[in-house]
Amino acid sequence: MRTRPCCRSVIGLKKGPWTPNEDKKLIAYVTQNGHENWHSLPTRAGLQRCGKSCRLRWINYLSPYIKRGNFSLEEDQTIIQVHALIGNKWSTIAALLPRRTDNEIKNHWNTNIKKRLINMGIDPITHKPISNNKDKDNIAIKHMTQWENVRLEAEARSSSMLITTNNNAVYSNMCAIMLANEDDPFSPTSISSFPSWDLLTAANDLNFREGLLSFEADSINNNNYNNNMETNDQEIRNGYGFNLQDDDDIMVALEAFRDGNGKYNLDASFALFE
DNA sequence: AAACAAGCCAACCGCCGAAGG
DNA sequence: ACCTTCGGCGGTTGGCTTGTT
Repeated sequence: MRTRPCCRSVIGLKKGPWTPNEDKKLIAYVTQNGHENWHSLPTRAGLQRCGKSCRLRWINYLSPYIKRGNFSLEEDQTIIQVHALIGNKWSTIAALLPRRTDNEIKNHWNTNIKKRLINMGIDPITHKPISNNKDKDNIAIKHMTQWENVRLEAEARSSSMLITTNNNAVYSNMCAIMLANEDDPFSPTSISSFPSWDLLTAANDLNFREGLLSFEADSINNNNYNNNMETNDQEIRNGYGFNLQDDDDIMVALEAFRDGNGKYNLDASFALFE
């Protein structure tokens, strides 16, 4: 298949860092008109850029939806644990971290987390021990064994589901299993180390993306981004708009089966898939 | 203070799959 | 069935910043 010409082959298109003036133009255009067609957007917005460049700039930097700044400990744990399951699927990982972009997570992994894992004697690709230190090995092996056991159980449960078995389904099951087995609080597979992000908010974000443009435009115009987030969170809590159509929704559903003590009712949650 | 190294991250590149003609 | 267009993804680069000698 022939690929379309990349930006550099189109004479007159600008490359490199965006200027404040370009940002202003892009924000103004997207706010007013949305971004249904990135290809034609630069011309209409008066930008000497290719559509891809505009899209990247908006998604990774200009959108008011994204969260910037340091990653929290919980976010780091989420990245590490999900990466152990699915590898460099940055967009999938980003979907589990509300308001973080895949590019940001990828950068954070490459510049920060990867080095930390290596320093801990863990191979960042295989997530297995690389150190000769016996104690470190034993701890890491123990954790890997715990993970493997959880994974196998999750896969076994997934295989009995009507839905297609894939990484997200397995991961959803792992959530439930680990949250139900609070055995070792110092283990990376225990509830205390497992990501405690607000799953409702995560799903809120996923659902949000479809109606994002109007939301963003409203936020920019009214300078009430936080108010909108709160409003939407409340709507989600009130139970609007969920049906079990994809694996992300399943994760949300699992959250709904947390009992009064904060533990999961596995029988009820897995009944969802039967 | 200058030179160099390392860290960081925005942005680019090439590829892929979906959709539509 | 084939081709083109487009959005999206992951890998990589290059330039700016910060730290070290």
